[in-house]
Amino acid sequence: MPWELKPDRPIYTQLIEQIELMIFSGVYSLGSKLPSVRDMAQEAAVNPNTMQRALAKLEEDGLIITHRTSGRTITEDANMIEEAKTKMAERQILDFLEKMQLMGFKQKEILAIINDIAKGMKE
Amino acid sequence: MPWELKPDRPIYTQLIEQIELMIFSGVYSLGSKLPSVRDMAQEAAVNPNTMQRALAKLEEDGLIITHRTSGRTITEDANMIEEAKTKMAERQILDFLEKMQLMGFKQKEILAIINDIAKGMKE
DNA sequence: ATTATTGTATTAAGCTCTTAATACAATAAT
DNA sequence: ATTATTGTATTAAGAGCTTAATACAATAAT
Repeated sequence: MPWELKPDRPIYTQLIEQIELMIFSGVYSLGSKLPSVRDMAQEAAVNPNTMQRALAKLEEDGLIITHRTSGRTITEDANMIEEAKTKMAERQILDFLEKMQLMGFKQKEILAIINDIAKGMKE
Repeated sequence: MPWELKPDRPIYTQLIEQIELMIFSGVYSLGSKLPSVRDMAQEAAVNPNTMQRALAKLEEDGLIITHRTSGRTITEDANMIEEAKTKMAERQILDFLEKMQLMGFKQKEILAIINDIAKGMKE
């Protein structure tokens, strides 16, 4: 799963989201060191300024700690990560249900679709 | 459910999406007449050019028919609408599952979460 | 016939995002 | 000590989105 950047919304927000995903999934583990801004920018094929912007936001949120001259590390606060992960999952679920409802699916229909998904996943 | 426009991605794409939702849910029904571009723009608190851009895309996709001087109507092709609706639903489901997976949830965990959702909806 | 309404097109301005090209200070590495 | 690497800041340019202000032709409404 390399960096996947679409042109339909700001790149820096996509970077924030994808880095968060990598933190939640453990690609970047608790307390581990991140590559330098420049390296991460190059990997993502993005300008260093843009990557910097994303990282600054993540630091503001506390998921990342910046060490002025020795790079950045992921927070060691496991609870914070777990909370953020749960929050994102809840948001995903709510957004999905809301959109299905706005599309006109009735409660029962949504339920049936969910059951179909679960059925399909057991195989 | 009035127009809900966030600043985190282009307005015209959000307009497209929300008009599609209204078509799928029947707020704008089969063959019915749409308000004029200017009226819709005003309702959405958006520039007429921006609304025009969204409507042009919907026409390109076939969901809307334009009558040069008497406004626009929703297509009468029920199948087309149904297909587009199904396609959007599938996209929502796939995006949800993919993101949950990228967040690090295992197949079993996702399944458990889905069951929780279903459980919560039966009440 | 006249007027109003329709979609459409154009031009200019302002805004955000992104890139590129630098530069700096602090400190890690040598 | 010297060099390399770190995050950070700045400036300029270009691209896309949005708004505002018009204008036009076709036709519906009066």
